Amino acid sequence: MIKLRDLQYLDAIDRHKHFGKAADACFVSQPTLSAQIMKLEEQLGLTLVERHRRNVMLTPAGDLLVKQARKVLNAAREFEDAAKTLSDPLAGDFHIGLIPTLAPYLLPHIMPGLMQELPNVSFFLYEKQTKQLLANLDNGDLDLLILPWLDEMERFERYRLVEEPLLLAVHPQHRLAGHETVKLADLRDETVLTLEDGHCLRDQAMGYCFAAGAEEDTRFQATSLETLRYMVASGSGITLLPKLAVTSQPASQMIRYIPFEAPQPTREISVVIRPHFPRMECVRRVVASIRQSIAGIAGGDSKEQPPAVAVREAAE
Amino acid sequence: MIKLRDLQYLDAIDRHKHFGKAADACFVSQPTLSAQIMKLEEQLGLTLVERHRRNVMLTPAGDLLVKQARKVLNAAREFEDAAKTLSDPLAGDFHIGLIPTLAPYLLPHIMPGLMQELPNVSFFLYEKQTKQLLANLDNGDLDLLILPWLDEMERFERYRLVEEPLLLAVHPQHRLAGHETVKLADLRDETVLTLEDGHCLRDQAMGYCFAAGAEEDTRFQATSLETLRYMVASGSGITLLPKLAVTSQPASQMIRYIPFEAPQPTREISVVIRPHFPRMECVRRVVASIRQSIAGIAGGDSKEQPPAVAVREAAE
DNA sequence: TATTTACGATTGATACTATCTATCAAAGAC
DNA sequence: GTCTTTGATAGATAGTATCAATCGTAAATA
Repeated sequence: MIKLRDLQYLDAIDRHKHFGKAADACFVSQPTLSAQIMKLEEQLGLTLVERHRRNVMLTPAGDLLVKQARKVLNAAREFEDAAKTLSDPLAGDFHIGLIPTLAPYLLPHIMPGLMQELPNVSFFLYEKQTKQLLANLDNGDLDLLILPWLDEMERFERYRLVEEPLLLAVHPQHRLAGHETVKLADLRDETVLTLEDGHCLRDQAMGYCFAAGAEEDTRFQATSLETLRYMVASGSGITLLPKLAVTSQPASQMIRYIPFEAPQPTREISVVIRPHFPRMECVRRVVASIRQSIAGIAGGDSKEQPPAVAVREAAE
Repeated sequence: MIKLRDLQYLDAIDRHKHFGKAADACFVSQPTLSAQIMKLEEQLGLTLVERHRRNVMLTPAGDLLVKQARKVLNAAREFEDAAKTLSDPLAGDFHIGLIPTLAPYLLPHIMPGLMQELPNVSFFLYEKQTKQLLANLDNGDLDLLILPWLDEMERFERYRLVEEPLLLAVHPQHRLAGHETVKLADLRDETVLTLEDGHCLRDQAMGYCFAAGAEEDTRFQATSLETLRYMVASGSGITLLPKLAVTSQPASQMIRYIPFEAPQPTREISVVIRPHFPRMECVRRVVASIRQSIAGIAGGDSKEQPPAVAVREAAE
């Protein structure tokens, strides 16, 4: 029978394409890994690694087998997770993924509550774009995501957190700067600054703006929300910003943030997990804690949309 | 990191509910298995096994973990299978499942061809009912099934072999015994002998018979096709038998087998595998070999339905 | 061409541990 | 009581993963 250790070595080789680095990643010496890979190859009767002087690669066979190996390793990790959860349902590691346009503004609100509510859980936070987050959730590298819900996530399980409004950000000299509220129709013929490709906020904001007859500023795409904010402050254009990114900043002289009249453009921040995720007790506590932390912070005006309504229950 | 060997031990304990037998099944001594299970429990911080003097059982935690463990072991087995297939695509073990109403009549026709065509493959044959076969195909205990296709198998991949007609089996004194052919409508008000519950032939035959207005003999349910045949020979009733079970027998004075006029009652014998099964080259050869072996044997009358038509291609 | 660098393979010693045999202890069966 | 069954314990052993040190070779550099 094959050994899990060997599969880890194989996986590391593929990741690092380098015996020494792979060995470091596995916390063993290079000769150990070298010898074990050779034994594995002999045992399987296959050459798995192409050893060129400056370029270690997997053979086609190795490439196929490393995929299979990862399945085994994932299953083994799930076994260990399940065991840990059984021995203490409210302990262990918890890997949470968030999108970059949400993480820095949401985490300060929710992390203190989470760490207090679940003192025996170690939280690991990852900031990536939606597509990558979903891939990592799928393969088990992440346990839970916090991001705006999209229809393409239907195969996962969802817990709604809050419907976060998008606000219009304009320079004080802008023609709309004096308004208390704006309508989406007011965006007609405006030029909107956007984030670079891959950010879901870009897709959502552009969706609203195009529908309203606005245009994208194609000369420039920001790599982060903060850059975008500075661009607006410098008078380069207008944009839509999520409410959390606004309220978490001190009021600026250089930007006006204007709420939209109903129907507001929004993004629906949700917790997303794999179906049949075994650590549901943990998930429940995490969701409850987050909801408590953000109650009334990121939602719409409390008069129109009290948190009790905004925070609807999913399939619970 | 957990060891695969430990998971095998845990699995064996659950299967045998007995340390000694489990140890034998793992080809180790009982103290070895005993000690390793204890270490595993200590490592996980959980009690997995309830050790009563005369009754070893898994705890609820152990029960949950053994399921997880089997996933790991299955993934590991798939890894090894993949490796074996890569080192020689036409070698290795091949576990084939068939239903009891097909196996004894089909295997003599197809096994010689298979063993000649794939001399480096070891074939293991299993005779079980459809439900169990599908479960075993799912969990990897079986690689390939040969059985009549049912709609509920849609999630698997299918290769049609032959549309096997069902023949009417009657006692020579029966009112229909003299007919060259019969119609399904002729079965009206007849009492039909059937197999016991669980056989898919029972469900199929009964479906045709009920639709034609026949009734089931509820006093008796045969446990095998041969028993059923003897019941017909003894004049206890009539039944439907698949053509292969008829032609593989010497002609009997005590039974008349009568084909139906079109539309004949049939069952569609198919090869079924898991989607993305890695040993497709092997499967292709197996299917091709079987098709060649049974060409013209089990199909309908060659005038009406030549093999070239009966043996249609699936998603190939 | 000579020299250096990078990197995987080889070697030989060491420590760990899964395994074995032999034995024990407790609980039923009779 | 005596015997049988069955899981736990003890001590010895063999196999092997591991390490540190070294080697051999191909590519880069001069």
